[in-house]
Amino acid sequence: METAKIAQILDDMGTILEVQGENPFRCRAYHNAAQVLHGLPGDLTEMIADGSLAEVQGIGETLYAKIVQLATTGRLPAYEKLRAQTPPGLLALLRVPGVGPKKIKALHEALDIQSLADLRAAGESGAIAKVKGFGAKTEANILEGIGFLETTGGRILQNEALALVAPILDAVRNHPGVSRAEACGSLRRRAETIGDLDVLFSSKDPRPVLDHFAGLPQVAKVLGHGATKVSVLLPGFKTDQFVQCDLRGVADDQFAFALHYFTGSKAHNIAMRKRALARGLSLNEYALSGVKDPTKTIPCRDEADLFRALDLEPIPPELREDAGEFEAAGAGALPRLVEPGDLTGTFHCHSDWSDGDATLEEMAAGARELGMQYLGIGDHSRSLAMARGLTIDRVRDQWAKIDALNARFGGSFRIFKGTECDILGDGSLDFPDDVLAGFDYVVASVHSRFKMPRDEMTARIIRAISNPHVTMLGHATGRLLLSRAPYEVDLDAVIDAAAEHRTMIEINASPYRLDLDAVHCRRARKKGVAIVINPDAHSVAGLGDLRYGVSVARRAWLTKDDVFNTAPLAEIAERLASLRPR
DNA sequence: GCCGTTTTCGGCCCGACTGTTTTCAGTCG
Repeated sequence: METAKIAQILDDMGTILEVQGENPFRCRAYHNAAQVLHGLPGDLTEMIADGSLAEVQGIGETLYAKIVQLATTGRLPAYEKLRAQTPPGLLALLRVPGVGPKKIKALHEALDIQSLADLRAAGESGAIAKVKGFGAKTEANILEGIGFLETTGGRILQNEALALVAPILDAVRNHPGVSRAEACGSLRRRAETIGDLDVLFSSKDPRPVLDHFAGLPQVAKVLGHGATKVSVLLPGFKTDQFVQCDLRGVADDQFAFALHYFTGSKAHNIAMRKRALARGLSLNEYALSGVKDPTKTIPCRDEADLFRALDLEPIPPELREDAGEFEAAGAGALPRLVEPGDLTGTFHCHSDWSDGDATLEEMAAGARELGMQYLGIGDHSRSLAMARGLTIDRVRDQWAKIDALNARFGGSFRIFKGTECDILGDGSLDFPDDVLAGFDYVVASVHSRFKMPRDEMTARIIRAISNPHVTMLGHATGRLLLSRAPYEVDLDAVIDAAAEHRTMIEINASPYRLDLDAVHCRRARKKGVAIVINPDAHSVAGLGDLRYGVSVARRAWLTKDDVFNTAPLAEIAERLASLRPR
């Protein structure tokens, strides 16, 4: 069984135990173990085999046995027993804002609530307000929470979150009472999708800033308004969708602590606090102070000061998952993560020769504008008629056009001749080898038959990337974040094959894809696979999506040297040529 | 259920906000 699936099961077990009223620390142990599995440095099966799993912090004897049982047999009687004791719809209730395990337990016992539908019906009939410990307000909030869940679907994409938060941040920073302000939370960590927006500011007097924020024209509803925090709903990008935005104010000498705290992740924060405690210090969102003598405080102007106070190198937000960053930062061994400015060019861009909006000239000009030294054009191949895939004749016409443009650039910039070549159903490619040989590079991607069984899809992709003409694999899982699930594929087998055949794997930087994800990207690097960051741009503006791909790379601990398209033009040309079959 | 440089028992991250209470429990991050 896959690691992520096992983690999910442990997480569910922790939740069911909570609903059953178990010892909260026992519940937490399950949740914690799930978190630990997500951040595991290596392959679970290998770690069981070589015994290193038993050494992992947070996995004791009991949970170790359960994990091994799940990994080897795919089943766990203890889990099945818990599931049998719990109505299947009950866990879904947790996703309702304001409803947690205790309320679920109380409602289940008092009203036999078993599902979201039950909960809604009970709320609409007024039954919830009559339960001890509940009231009219709670009932209304629960009904509203159910509505929220249905309209938001929970999360938004990174580009949407950035667009929503930018004007808020401007408004807060422009307020005369504000010293510093930052967006934090999962957005600052550059998570794949964002649940809500967190904005932090420092001020001598937060009140007027909070009031100003609550009164901004885009605010659809004020959810809560305290002395240091205001929560509001902002209209999202989809019809009837709303996104929660929290604004918090602190004193300026608290800013570094609050910024770190509200950036998270939760697991990282817990580890950070434990680290502080181990040094006789107590860390919260306002200060770092002595446990025995709370009046003894260690001032920190910024996050770097705070990390140094705990004997750590400053940890970039993208690494804050308690997945090895403390060990590395404590040893002074954090990698220098790749940065947007390291990229020298990119591949997998479309032009109006297939389904792009811009001409070759416009795309090249856009790339030069961004400081790039080269641009790879990889229009679609002939099978993808829907996207005006190029026939072999049109490919040759495009090559001639690119040659002419390159002659005009006179060596100061270069367009590489590429293709995003379809991987056909049987794993063969959409162009014959003699045509593929004429390209500077080939991106191979799946665009059809997404519903294939897992082993067939895996074999299909492996066959494609084993073709010596293929330079890199495009969007490895085909997923569209929040809208289309990835196709079933054994990514570890694909990564192994890529390593064997020296095929690169792209990080598709489109905020709708982010495919390969950071977890597998980190694994691919460990296997020696070169990573290339591609925007899958269909317009000049689409080139800007590279920033999202860089974030994925950073979350995967990649340095400049791990990313192919950070080398200067001459070296890129040389390396691409060396990868072509002789 | 996990864990140990005062511990193999007795702790386990912690503060803000809300709603229900009349001093606190639940939820959230």
